[in-house]
Amino acid sequence: MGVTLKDVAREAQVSTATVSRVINGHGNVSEATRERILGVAERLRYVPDSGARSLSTGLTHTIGVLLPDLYGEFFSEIIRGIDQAARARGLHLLLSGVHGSAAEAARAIRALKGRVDGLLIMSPYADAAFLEEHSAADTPAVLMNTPVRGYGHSAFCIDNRGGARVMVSHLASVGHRRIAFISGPADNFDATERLAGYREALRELGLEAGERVLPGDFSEESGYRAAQSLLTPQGREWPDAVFAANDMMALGSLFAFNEAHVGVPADIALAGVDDIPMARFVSPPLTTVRVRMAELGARALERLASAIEAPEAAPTTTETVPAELVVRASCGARPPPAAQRRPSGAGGASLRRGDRFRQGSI
Amino acid sequence: MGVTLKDVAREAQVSTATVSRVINGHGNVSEATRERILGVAERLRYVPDSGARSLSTGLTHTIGVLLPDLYGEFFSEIIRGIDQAARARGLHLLLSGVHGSAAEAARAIRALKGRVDGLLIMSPYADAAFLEEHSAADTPAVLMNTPVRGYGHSAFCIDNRGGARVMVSHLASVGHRRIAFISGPADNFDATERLAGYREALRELGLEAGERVLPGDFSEESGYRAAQSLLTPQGREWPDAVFAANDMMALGSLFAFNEAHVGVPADIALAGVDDIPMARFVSPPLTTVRVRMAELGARALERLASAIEAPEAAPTTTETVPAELVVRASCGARPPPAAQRRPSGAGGASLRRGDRFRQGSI
DNA sequence: CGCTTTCAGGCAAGCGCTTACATGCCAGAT
DNA sequence: ATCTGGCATGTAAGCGCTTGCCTGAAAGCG
Repeated sequence: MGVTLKDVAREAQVSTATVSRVINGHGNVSEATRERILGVAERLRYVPDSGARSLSTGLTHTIGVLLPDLYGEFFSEIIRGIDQAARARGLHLLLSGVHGSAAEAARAIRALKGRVDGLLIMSPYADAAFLEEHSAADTPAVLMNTPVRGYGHSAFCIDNRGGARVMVSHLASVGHRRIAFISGPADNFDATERLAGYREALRELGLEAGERVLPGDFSEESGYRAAQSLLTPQGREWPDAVFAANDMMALGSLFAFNEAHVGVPADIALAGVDDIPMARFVSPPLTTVRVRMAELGARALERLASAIEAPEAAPTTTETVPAELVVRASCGARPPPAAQRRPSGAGGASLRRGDRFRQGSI
Repeated sequence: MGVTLKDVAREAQVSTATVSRVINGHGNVSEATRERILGVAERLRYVPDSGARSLSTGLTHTIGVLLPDLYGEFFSEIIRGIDQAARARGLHLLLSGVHGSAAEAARAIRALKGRVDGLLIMSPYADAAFLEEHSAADTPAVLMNTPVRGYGHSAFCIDNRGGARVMVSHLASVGHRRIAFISGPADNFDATERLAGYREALRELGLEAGERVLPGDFSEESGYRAAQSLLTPQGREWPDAVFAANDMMALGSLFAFNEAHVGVPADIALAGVDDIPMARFVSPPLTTVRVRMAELGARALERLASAIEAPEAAPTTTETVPAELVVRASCGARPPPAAQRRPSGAGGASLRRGDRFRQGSI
């Protein structure tokens, strides 16, 4: 294990305690010995073993992050937000993708014992009982986007319901009455919340008559099929607008409409949720709901950090990260001044000033 | 720190050694005591402290991953590949985004001492001297996409040069003679390699006459400007094709061309590098070069894992992850049968069977 | 000039776990 | 009956670091 504290101590003719004090900047060491020790440490290329340090201090300065998947913009944004906040606080991140069963999640949590000061969990399996069971009581944890409320843990959720409601209101405000919805997987929390928001909004606006829910599973293909099913009207009329539970399905629908030469938004309006990068690039650009995932990650990390610092003082609330309506051309609203459609087919997006530029990542 | 080995030992009336043996499945324990201990451990909800275990075994089963950034598809793919391979081997990932200076990178590496069994490094600062200096000699490391060769460390690189050459050859084979290039940042390794590949290919094909390099910085905006600069011909003619060092710039160019009513590929062909998800969705779909970043991450992890298991036996080579040409419509090649352009403007992409469906991530 | 402070620094007890070695016991061999 | 293994356990020494407590000496004080 390379050079240890003891080596430095021997070489500098002092006790390990003194070296430790110097390394950690504790007082009570004369300037002379301090410099001698620093000199020796440098010469020997001493690097403290943080593992050992953790054992004796009980602090790892590391946060365990459990995510259900590591794929795509969604998670990469969360991780980015978490990393940013962690870096600001000098914390490390122990990343764990938990794809499988609850058992795998449990194993992952156990494996983290003694390695992390706290847990950031986003997992379909992380319900209250699960946490109670597997997360050591003394390990603070913050949940992200979970159906669970409270139970001694803070949670941060996307405002799926609110986002869906805002979108429905917007569509209605533009004059659409019959608004169909393409739903996500029934067992997905985000999906069901969005559906609930859609229904609530219809109710409030008195548009229940136009309610129509098409099955989907968040995939582009399911959106494509849903749109196709709309267009084969078996005695039913087209809705005025289609609101997909995510952008990928909205894109699928868009292609189906295009294939069928159904004009968007002229013949039918379209909207999605997520504001994936592509939403700006298709034609017409997709009206959608944006959620700042990075912010969610960052806020969750912040909260966890304070829970670690002051276990009792930290609130254990469930907070919601707001969703913002992003109006583009697909919904048929008078396009905001800076975002007209482009003449050509490549997508009306291009260099609108309103949208931040995206950097190429490589 | 919750329940410890000692607690279990006391409760089960045995020594800690015996408990340890049972927990780790070592032999030499009678069935009776084994079950008694397991029972007690369960009842007490004992979870071993992996930190402590690491101290005494010298093994952390954790890999430190240093990335220059955590933003976007590029890194998320690498992380996904690494995670997948790590999971298969039961390894954990300690993630560290190193944005800043070499000093920050050095600090990150030191902070990982005693927490990781090996390092996966992707950093502009990771040259040989740097590693020599900061990475403990006894910590295996594998480099990703770095200019450094050898020096006792394995490295995995994207075949940027080869990818660029293949693209240029392809463009030439379709009949384009004057092929312009939009370059990336001059201090970026990927960018300079791609530029080099472009030049090499021109040379080999005897097309040096058409060489033309426009400045870019990987951003969409810079691609847009580069294309504009082409279209204001100050005595110069348009090239037959524009090859951008990444897809984002190619998209920027595409928008510029569209705005100027310059047909792609009719008036000018276009190609990029990266195969970002959007490349399939624009119109015309973008011909590009695909690099399997996840594969790069996975292979790097694999290599590191074997270097950890058998420090001496593992080879320390520099390998290259191949880049594949992805021909779509923007380059003017006869579109492959399954990928015709769609009639409408939403993008010829939609549901081509050749391209895998992308899942909505949320 | 004794006595209390103050301060640099050492001692040693952990942190929770692993493991080489020692121990004691019993079965089977002689 | 004695010896020899083999087996189930225990003992204790770490792993590398931190830290409460103690010591000795120098400094301050009346």
